[in-house]
Amino acid sequence: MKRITMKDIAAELEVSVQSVSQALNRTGRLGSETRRRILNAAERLNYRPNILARGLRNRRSYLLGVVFPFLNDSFFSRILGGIEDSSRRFHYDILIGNSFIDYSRRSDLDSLRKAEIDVLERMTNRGVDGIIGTPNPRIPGVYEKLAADGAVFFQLMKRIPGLNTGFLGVDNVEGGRTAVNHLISLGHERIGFLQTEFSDYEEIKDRGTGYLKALIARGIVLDTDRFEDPGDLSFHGAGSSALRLVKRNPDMTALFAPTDMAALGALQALTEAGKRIPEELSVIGYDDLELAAYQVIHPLTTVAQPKEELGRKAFELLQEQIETGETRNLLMPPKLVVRRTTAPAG
Amino acid sequence: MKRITMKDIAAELEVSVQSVSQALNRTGRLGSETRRRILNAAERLNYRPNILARGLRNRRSYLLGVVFPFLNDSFFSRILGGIEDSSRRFHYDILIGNSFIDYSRRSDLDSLRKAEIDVLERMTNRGVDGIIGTPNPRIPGVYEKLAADGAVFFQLMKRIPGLNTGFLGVDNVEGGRTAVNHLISLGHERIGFLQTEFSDYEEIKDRGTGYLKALIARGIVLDTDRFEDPGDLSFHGAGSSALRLVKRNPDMTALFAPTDMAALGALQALTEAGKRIPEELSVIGYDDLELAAYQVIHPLTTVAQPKEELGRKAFELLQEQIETGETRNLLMPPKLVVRRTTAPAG
DNA sequence: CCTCTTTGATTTAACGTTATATCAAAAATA
DNA sequence: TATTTTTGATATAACGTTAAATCAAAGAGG
Repeated sequence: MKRITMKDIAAELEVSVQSVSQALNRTGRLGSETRRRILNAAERLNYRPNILARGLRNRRSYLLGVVFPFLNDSFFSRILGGIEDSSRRFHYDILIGNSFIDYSRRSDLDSLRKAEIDVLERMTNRGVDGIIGTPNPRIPGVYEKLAADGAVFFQLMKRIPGLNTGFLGVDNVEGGRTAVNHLISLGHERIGFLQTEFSDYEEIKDRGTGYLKALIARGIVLDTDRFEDPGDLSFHGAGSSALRLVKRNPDMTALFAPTDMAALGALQALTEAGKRIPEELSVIGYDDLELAAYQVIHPLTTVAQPKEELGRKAFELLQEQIETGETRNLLMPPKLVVRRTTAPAG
Repeated sequence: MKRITMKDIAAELEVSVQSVSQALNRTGRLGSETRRRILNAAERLNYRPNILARGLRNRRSYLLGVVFPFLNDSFFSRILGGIEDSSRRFHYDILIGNSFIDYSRRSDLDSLRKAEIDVLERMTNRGVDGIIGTPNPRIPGVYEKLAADGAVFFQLMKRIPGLNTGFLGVDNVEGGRTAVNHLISLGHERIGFLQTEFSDYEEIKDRGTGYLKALIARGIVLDTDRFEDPGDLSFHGAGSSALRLVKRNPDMTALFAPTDMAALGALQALTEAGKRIPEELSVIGYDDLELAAYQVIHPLTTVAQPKEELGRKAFELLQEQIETGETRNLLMPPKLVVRRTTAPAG
């Protein structure tokens, strides 16, 4: 049950621990015969290196921290998948963390700040070599001290103004331009835009800039103030915004919604109001969520599995198992969610 | 830049390292004045414990491994969110890993096995206290040796027959029954079921069992062979299956699709074929994917952000930063995805 | 045959922590 | 006052690994 260490191999073969290390890492000079014997024994005894010890000694952990606002979001989880894909090849492992940033709501900044600092500290305490994170621009002073804790930081998607670390994002101005150019190339000129009401939602602002630039570049004259509607961009909020916009601009032939969720909300509200899409009004979104790809005629009646709850419970059971050695088997009940694809038999 | 250790604090105050440890952990006996001074100095010097070292010494890492088939799937990422939620409270950190199990396809078992063993080994090598995983029943012998590597294993959602560790799942028989009972309570009797063609897709089989049990319990006589269609349950596969099913059973009034993706595919194909949902045919799914909740009139034209690519690139840039200290800022171009919500201006 | 180099292996020390044992001084007891 | 107990603090060792220094023996060169 006890894990085999280099010491065990050394004892077994009556060589020094250092020789074992050298054989396993092909460093130093070691006779090929000795090396062979050690490698054999390691295999036979099922030796596994202790990366904690190695990291302690080498001051290099091959551990990466990844901090995202949400862990239960398919957008970030796909990015995470990409990170994992690359990092595995270089033998890095990934520590994940959740910073709970809710961009859309004005939540309690101070507790968010605490949570964010907490995640980062836990990671640096584990000696991560670096951290990839999507920081919250509303909470300053969190990442500045990271370097002092000895970790390299990298900003993904969002950046804190003036924070001089690496950064990777998507060109939102270009994205806005791309969307609107597509509409223009289809012959549209009176194009609406769903603006955000939150002042620090940089991405959306940028997409709006792209919208304006595309119009200007094609020489389209438009009272853009009239064709923009600042709303909250949630599914329902965007629906209301879209409705207001068509009412104010009966001549509008296309709409740019700067997120897919907003586009979907608009689509739904508009259709309900009798607009034929895309014949009467073209709509373009942004993000390419999984949602966007499918045609979902109606909200689906379905049986729900309690996903977050499953995660929480699994942790509890595992912890119990670690502490007491007791194993338990449990089944959770699924739950019916009635929406709009089921009706009484006719 | 260098991290402060207990040694530094000890030197600063001219006390022993052990005293520092005792003060910080409130173990042993230490004068309250000395303790106070140490705590102060720790605060002032921004001391952070090295969890690697602590883990090495204590043989307890407070690290958890989580291994899922996919990392880019919103289903598992929500479970992950739940695990994180609980584990944070108990000061556990989470190491994530991807086992790349593709249930629907007959992929190369041997390389899958290698990948799966690799993830698990990397985790045990890091000294995780336990691992939560969704194992692949098609690949035996992977988890059996885990205990030998010194880790506690816990099975989530899927279980390997005969592997005696803890397990948490959802009751799929009950779920199938719930779905079908809902249909029956709406007055439906001739209910179809989209069966899987893969023999080891246990969940689906169980949901099918629930379907049968619900029928029997209500005394409904049905030629279930005629009302089942074994297909691949992908969006398109399910569409074809559903079509075959209605053709074979013109009197069918309801359909149970054992996954939401299948339900959506069926919905789309059925609507396209002129069926009115839910008036002529009720459809119920399973999973409650985010997709299921919204009404998406048409596949949405949108601007895509290259999510996986962003993750991969972010890793590369961070790695470069770790190795060379060079920071780079990069913007990736978004990409237009034309689907069905945009049309030429009329 | 005596240095000089090369080869193969070992010893030492360190990474940062903490449990255990130890020790000196102070306080309590006889 | 002599002895025991308590208190406060330190020294030692260990967790598993590896870089650097060391050492002995074998080969090479004169």
